[in-house]
Amino acid sequence: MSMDAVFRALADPARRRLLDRLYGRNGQTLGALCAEMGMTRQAVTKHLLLLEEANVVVTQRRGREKLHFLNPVPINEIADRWIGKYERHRVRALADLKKQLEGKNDG
Amino acid sequence: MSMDAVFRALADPARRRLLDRLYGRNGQTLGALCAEMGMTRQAVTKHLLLLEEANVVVTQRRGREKLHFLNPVPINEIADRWIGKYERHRVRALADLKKQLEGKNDG
DNA sequence: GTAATATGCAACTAATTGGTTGCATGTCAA
DNA sequence: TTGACATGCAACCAATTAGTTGCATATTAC
Repeated sequence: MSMDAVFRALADPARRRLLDRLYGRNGQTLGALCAEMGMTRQAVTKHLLLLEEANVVVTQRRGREKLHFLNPVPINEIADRWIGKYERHRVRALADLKKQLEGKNDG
Repeated sequence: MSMDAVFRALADPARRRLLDRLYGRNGQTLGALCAEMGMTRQAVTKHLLLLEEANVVVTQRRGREKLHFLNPVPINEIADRWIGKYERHRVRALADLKKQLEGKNDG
C-alpha cells in the first residue's frame, strides 16, 4: 500500500466525506453511501475505488450488496511516519519562522 | 487557511519532496529548491505557490532572492482535527474489520 | 551603465481527474 | 421465470493540473 495512493485518496473532499460517513456508520452499501452525495452512483463508485486502492476502505460482498468498511491503518501510518516527523521538530520550525518574521519587522 | 487546500497541497509527491527538503534545511531560495527536482524552475515555482496558498510554506524576500520556510501548523492541525478523530476510534474500526473478515472466512 | 543572476508572468500542451450517460450482469422475491 | 433491485463496465466530456517554453522585471556585481 503506497503512501502516495493514500495521500491522493485523501485529497478530494468527496472522498473525505465518504470516509466521514463510514466513520459514523461502518459497513454501508454502495447504495447507502450514494445518498446525499449530490452525484451519480458511478461517480461515487469511482471515489470508493480510489479509496479501496489506497486500502483506506475495505469491501465485502453480501449477496447483491457490497459492504464498505473503514480501514484506519494507512491513515495512522501517515500520521506516524510523515506528520509525526514534522510534529517532532515543530518547535524548531516555528522558532525558525518566528525569528525570520521578527527580522522582517525590525529591519 | 482551508483544510482542503492543505490536503491538496500534500497530495503531490513533488510537493511532499519540497516539504521534506525544507524540513532538512529551512529557509532555502527558489533556485536551491529547484536543484535535483528533475523539472523546470517554473514547475517548481507552481508547486511552491500551491504550498504557499495552503500556508504550509511561508516566504520572505531577501534582495532578489525568495526564501522559503516550512510552516508546520496546518499539517499539525490536520493531524489533530482529522487524523486524530480516526486515531481515537481506531480500535473500534479495526474490531469491525476483524469481525467482518472472520465472518467472511467462516461462512 | 551593462552584464549576470534570481525570480515573475503568460500562453500553451498533454495527462489526469471528476463527472456523466447507457447498457450489462448478478441476485432476490413473487 | 419474470421483474425489481444492486452493482459493474465502458465510452465519453469538461475541468483541472503538471509541465513546458519564451519573455519580462528586478537586483547585484563589475
